[in-house]
Amino acid sequence: MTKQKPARVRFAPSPTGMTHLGSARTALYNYLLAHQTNGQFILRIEDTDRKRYNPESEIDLISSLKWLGLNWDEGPDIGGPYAPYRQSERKDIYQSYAQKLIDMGYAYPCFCTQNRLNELRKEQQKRKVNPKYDRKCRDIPPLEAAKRVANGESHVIRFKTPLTGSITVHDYLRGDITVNNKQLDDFIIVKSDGLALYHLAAMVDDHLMGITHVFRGEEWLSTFPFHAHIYRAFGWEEPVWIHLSVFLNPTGKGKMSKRFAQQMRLKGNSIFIKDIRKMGYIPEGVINWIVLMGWSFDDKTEFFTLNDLVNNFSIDKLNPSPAAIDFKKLDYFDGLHIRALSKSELAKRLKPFYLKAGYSIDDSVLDKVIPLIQVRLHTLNEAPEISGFFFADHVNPNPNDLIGKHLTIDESIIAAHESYKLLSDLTEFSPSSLEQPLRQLAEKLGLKAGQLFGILRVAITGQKVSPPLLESMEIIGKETVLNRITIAIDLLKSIEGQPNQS
RNA sequence: GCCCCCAUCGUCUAGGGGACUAGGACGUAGCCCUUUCAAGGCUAAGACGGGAGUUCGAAUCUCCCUGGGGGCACCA
Repeated sequence: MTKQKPARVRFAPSPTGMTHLGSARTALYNYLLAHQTNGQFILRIEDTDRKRYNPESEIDLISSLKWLGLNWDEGPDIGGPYAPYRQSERKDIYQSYAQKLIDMGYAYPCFCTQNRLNELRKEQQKRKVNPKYDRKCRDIPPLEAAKRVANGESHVIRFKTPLTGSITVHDYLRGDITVNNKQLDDFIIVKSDGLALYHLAAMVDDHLMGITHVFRGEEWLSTFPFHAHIYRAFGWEEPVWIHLSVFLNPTGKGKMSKRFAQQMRLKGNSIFIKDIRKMGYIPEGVINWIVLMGWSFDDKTEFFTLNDLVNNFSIDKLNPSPAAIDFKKLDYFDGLHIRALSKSELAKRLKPFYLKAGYSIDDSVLDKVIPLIQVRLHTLNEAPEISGFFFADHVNPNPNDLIGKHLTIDESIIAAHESYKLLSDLTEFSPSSLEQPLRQLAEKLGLKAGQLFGILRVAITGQKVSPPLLESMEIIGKETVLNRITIAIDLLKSIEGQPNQS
């Protein structure tokens, strides 16, 4: 790999909601670039909007990123050479830079009330013209404006966007983008409460913190020229701008929205990391899944660990077109990574999920169960469902399921009974010692092995679908196996003569 | 309405003028393996949105159209 200069990158979410797939992927790309260039990954909280601030979301953010393994080198919790990393604590910095802009003639105080602005916008929308500030305060003589500010008159600060000409900005994935300045508004950069808006705050921070690459969502593309204006007004060197595509609904129609996110949850899927974790997906699977939505390595390789990605990631292979979320693929990747886990690691991760499902776990039993279920799992949540019977005191088969395929109840009872007799005579209880006798019994009864195994499977595991039967029997042990068969025979007898038999 | 971005199988994508009868993966279907379910193996169906150019040659370059997406806040 070619030696790259260390990148300083930042993930800068605003704490207004739960961390979702889109932000996780942005954070991931940041992390990867930082690590492969031996640079720094910075976490910065963009909480300049007090009204939308949600303290829970910051907690959620930290736990989500940590769970994914995307640790940062500088951030609000651990500090760093450019602290503070929370924008609400950097108010004075932004103010001084806003003042510089005013002094240089690139910005001006605006005394228009919000009321007037709303009216203006309404009127413009009615006339079907582009809603924009009419620049009423732009030409107030600076001295007069300064006086009014000094007098404490409520005001915001706006950027004085050039009225003519055009600006060309460069996005790494899309190349040059040229926009006429007259399309641009005189954006507000400092609110009347004195706090800077993203437009100013993020630019100042990115510059001050030495950010070399900015990953952000495509939704910033339209204000991109404006941000470049700010950089250029200050004469700062611009970072590499990389606007990432948005995530689309699984249907491919429309952006992933709050409304759709709710619908997803109803269907048992979620775009929120917190939910995904709860559903039993493992971070390795999630990482592998999201990294491929908008990035690829080549035409074949698709399995990646975080470490693989650090070595192989490249911003050159990023794809600017939007991607639809495919949850089926998450199951696939998660299964892949579950299978890649060591037995002991899987056991460790599985335990809380059994506990949550109400099972108490015997570690030595769990160790024996793991090899049977590892290949069958897509999420950790599935483990209690398919293998809870190993840890349960009783199983509760549906009596009708105990009836062998194409058999009557009587025939099923006989089969179960004969099995009981056979098994109780065995001293060794292992797959190899069980297999031949059971197959011979099936033959003797005129049954296919599958018919007999089916009856025993339901009797012993309580399920029609289970891990391999003989291996399961070994783990469960002779005594419990015989008990469960006895109960199954009783169950079969209880439905004998009832109309509902199949 | 105005501005901007995007465009290969249903989905994620490879492809950056000839190596393309367009490759891989998920999903789907079939077969194999098999005590169920998985996992695995094999096979199949499945795409360059349309139209003009440029070129000996275009999925690849240009333009137009269409479609999709994003933005137009004292939100980020």
